[in-house]
Order: sequence, then C-alpha cells, then structure tokens
Amino acid sequence: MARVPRKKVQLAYITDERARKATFKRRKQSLMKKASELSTLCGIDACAIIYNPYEEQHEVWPSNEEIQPILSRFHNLSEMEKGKNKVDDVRFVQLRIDKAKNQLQKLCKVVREQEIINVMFESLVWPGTVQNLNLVDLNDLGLIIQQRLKQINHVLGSLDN
Amino acid sequence: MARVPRKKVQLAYITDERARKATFKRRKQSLMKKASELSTLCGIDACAIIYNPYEEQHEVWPSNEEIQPILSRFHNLSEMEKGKNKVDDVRFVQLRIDKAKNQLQKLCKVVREQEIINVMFESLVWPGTVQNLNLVDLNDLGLIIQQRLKQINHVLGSLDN
DNA sequence: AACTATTTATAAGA
DNA sequence: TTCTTATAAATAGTT
Repeated sequence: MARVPRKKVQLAYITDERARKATFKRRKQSLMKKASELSTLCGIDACAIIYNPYEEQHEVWPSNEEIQPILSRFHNLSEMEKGKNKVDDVRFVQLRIDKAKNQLQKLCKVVREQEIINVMFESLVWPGTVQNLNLVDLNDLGLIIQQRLKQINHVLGSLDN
Repeated sequence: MARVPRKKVQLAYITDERARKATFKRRKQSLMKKASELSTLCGIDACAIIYNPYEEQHEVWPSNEEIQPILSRFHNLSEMEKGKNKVDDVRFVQLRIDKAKNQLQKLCKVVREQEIINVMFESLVWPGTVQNLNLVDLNDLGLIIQQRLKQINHVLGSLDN
C-alpha cells in the first residue's frame, strides 16, 4: 500500500542500477518537458542535450515539435514524387543531405568540448565569485585547453576536403 | 491574501512582459537545477543551453559547479604569480586562451544551427511517426539546409588561417 | 525578494 | 513495463 517517497531525495549518484535507470528515464522526460514549456511560455530558444548512457544517441530538444512538421512534409512528398517518377529532385536533395550529414556528425563531436571551453573562457573574461580552491592545477588547465583545442582543430580540419 | 495559482498554467506565450520575465527567471533556475540533479543522480553528462533574451550571454549548464574550482585556482595563481614576477607563464597561457577564444566564439555561433540540422538529419535517417503536414515545403527544407550549411562552412572556413 | 495555495514531479510499490 | 499514489518540489499570483 505504502507508495511513499518519504525521504527527501538524496542528491548523490544512485548506485542501484535499476533505480538509476528508472530515475534517468523519468527525470529526462521531465527535463525535456520543462525546456519545452520554458520555450513556449517565454518565446525563447532553449536546448537541452543529454548524453544518454543507455542508448546510442544523445537526447536533444527541440526535436519533434519543430522538426517533425518539416520532416513529415518531406517524407510524404518523397513518396508522392516516387510514384510520379520525379525521384531525381528528391535524390539530389538527399545527396546534399548525406554529404552534409557526414560533415555534421564530425562537427557534432566537438560541440560538447567547445561548449565547455567556451564557458571556461567566458568565465575568465567575466570572472565570477571565487569560491572553491581545489582539484586542478594551473598547468592542468592549460593542458586541458590545449588538448581540447587540438581535438577540435583536428575534427574541423578534416571537414575541409 | 489570496496567493493562488488556481488556474493550471496555460501553455502559451505570456504576453505580459513582467509576468513573462518573472516566469523566465524562475523556470530557468529550476531547469538548471533539474539538469544538475539528473547529472548527479545518474552520473551522466548533460547540458542545457538557454538563449537568454534579457541578457547578452546565453545561459549554460554546467558552468559553476564544474568550472569554478578550476577558474578559482587559475585566478588565485595568477595573482600570486604576478606578485612573484612570474608573469610570463601566465601571460603565455593567456595568449593561447585569447587566440582560442576568438576561434571558439566563431564556432559558438554555429552550434545552434548545427544542432538543429543534426536533428533534422537524424530524423531523416530514423524517421519517426509522421504526424503533422504543414508549414514547410520540400524546396524550403532544401533551401534551409543549404543556407545553414553555407553559414556553417563560412564560419568554419574562417577558422583556418 | 518572500509567501503560499495549488499544481506538478517523482520514488517506490503494485 | 507501465500505473498508482503519497509526498516532495515547483511555481503563479500576491505582497
């Protein structure tokens, strides 16, 4: 009978795998919903990216709400065009898409690195309140930045060919 | 006396500016908190990006929790080094940072475009349920993609010099 | 910014 | 798994 979440949720890594997975699924859904609501209510652009350990693809919002109308149109037109022997136009678009997709998959890999570095730099330019002193050495910061920039430049360089 | 949110929240753009701004501030804070909790509880990486219409900079999470310890260390070391006439090392790191910052600011501009396109393409590869038919023509989709890729390539091209 | 009635999220059990 | 529900958390309208 008692389905009670009596305890306040402890803000720590959930060691039990089944519980963690369940929590992940629930909270991910809520997070996406909240992001969607914020965007709708305030008319702003928001984006939530969750690197999902349980599936291949990471979760991205916005997706369905904004993109599906476009894609639906696209798919339906594709079907119609096929039936009417007008495949070439669609195939042409598809080729452009495939090529671009390769580029974008590479670019996607650096987005996360770039965001983190960007935050680092912006914080350096507008330094906030200094609170904690620990974890990372100055040299480590330099190395981290250098390493990540090297990765980014490597990926970006491979896009131009 | 009555501080009642009696109505369920209407999921629509809030026209009253003061109410919208207040809602934005409250919900943004909650969203960031939720993202932080999800990350902690499930041990995963998450990222929330909100393009803030009321301030210059867009909001990014994670920021303080993960970055500030590093930055604090960095700033404090900088001050110490200055006093000890060891400015050169710090200045060297700063130069690398400044240069990289320019690159990253450019890259940052394309992140949003890239994410949207990425979702488009992933949805094309794994087409989901077709629901709505409206809004955008096939040609429009092609043009949108072409245009955004052009913008992205322009920015990326300018990074290699 | 602080308050609080009410809605919303959610942890655990079924 | 999905559904249920007791409780925790978020939040809209006020002050």
